[in-house]
Amino acid sequence: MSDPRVRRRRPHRSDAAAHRRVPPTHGGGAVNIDERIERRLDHESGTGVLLDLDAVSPVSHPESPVGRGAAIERLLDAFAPAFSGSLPPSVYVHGPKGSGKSAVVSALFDRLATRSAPRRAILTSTRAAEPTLPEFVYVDARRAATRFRLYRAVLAAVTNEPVPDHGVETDELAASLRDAVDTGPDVVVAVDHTNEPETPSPGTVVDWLTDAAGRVVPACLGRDPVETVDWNPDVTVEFSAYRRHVLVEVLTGRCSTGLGRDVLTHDQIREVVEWADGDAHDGLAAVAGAAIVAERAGASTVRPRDLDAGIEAVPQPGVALGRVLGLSESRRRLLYELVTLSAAERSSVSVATEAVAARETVDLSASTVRRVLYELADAGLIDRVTASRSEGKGRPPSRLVPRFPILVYRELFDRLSWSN
DNA sequence: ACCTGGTCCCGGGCTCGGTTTT
DNA sequence: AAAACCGAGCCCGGGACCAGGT
Repeated sequence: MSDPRVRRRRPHRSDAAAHRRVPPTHGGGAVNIDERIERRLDHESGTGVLLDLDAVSPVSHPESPVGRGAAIERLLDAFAPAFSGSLPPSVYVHGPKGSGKSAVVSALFDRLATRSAPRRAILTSTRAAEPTLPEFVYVDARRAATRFRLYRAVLAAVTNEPVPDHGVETDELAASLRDAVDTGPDVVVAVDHTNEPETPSPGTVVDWLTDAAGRVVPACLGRDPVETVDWNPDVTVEFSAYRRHVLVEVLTGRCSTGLGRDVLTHDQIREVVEWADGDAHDGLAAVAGAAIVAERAGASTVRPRDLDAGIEAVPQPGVALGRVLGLSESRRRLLYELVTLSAAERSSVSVATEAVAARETVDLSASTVRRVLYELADAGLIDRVTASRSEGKGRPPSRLVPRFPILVYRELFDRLSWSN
């Protein structure tokens, strides 16, 4: 391995398919005029309702989150030792869905990463002089759910060298990671979305990380309260659901960049907020869905029925859109086909299996489609509603109901596969 | 008893980096 | 230098078996 000290990371975005940052909004100020023009050009064919899907999508986070100052302060308190050159404590961040955990931590780590030592060649003489800030890495466990992928993600963030995604054994990646950490500054790794059905628990994540390298500080995020989790962090930061007026502020800000002027009234935003009950994910999904419907219908604003449709397409309780997008290509494809089926075709697992497997875009065998549908149902992404009364013999079938925001998912999937 | 829906598991094959042989 | 080979993780396919209904 060639000297790892000189070539170090800098501008990188770990997963291209993932989240895009939304620039700050200062209602109509001089900021980002170019961006605003770009959006108009991009969608000159549309009706100008939905200008920027990312800006109102629940899976992208703003550069500066609104209304979470206190939480940011508490996180900075926790990481304070890092600013004076010592190892910060491990942190567990928890709170309900849509309370801003990912938004805050990913934005914070993004900012901190730009300040951490640019991994320049470290000369031993200057090393003691200026305390080097540790490297701050944010990883989404949904995209790094195995040991192999976690190491890969961290390594990719910390190195400039290409990291293999196949054909290497896990321990070898661990060794390279240890190497990279030993020769550079300490690393604080935030692992988001732990303890979901398809995601490891904080305890295993921490084991994996500490197995690989010593000077790595874990920061895990999850919904479950500390007491119920298999790990004892040094510090705990709790998020609570957004208060109504804060969520209004959040949505208003996002709409001002994502939607056309006066497309959504203040009262409509209030309506969404009432319904969303403190969950920013659901609120954004509903707004985005409403805008999608209005745009498709050729309307110039979001009409009441569009808003209803947008809200109705977000199941409550439901799963976060990010969980769907974190699935493998074939599963996303399968779910896409599923939501485009007619109600009749979704009336039983076997019928849905047939219909999905018959689509040209699906190259899985019927048997696999069936198995995967059951898996997805087990993971909570789909509900199986058993028919109350059964006609015919045998066990009664169950109809399949998606538990994620359908409209936004379809739109994102369409755009992604269209732009390839 | 019989039938269909639902759960669980694992062998095999695919793709691709790394290694050895030609 | 090229080609053949090996072995890693991961995904697909399928089947054995269990559950819940007439």
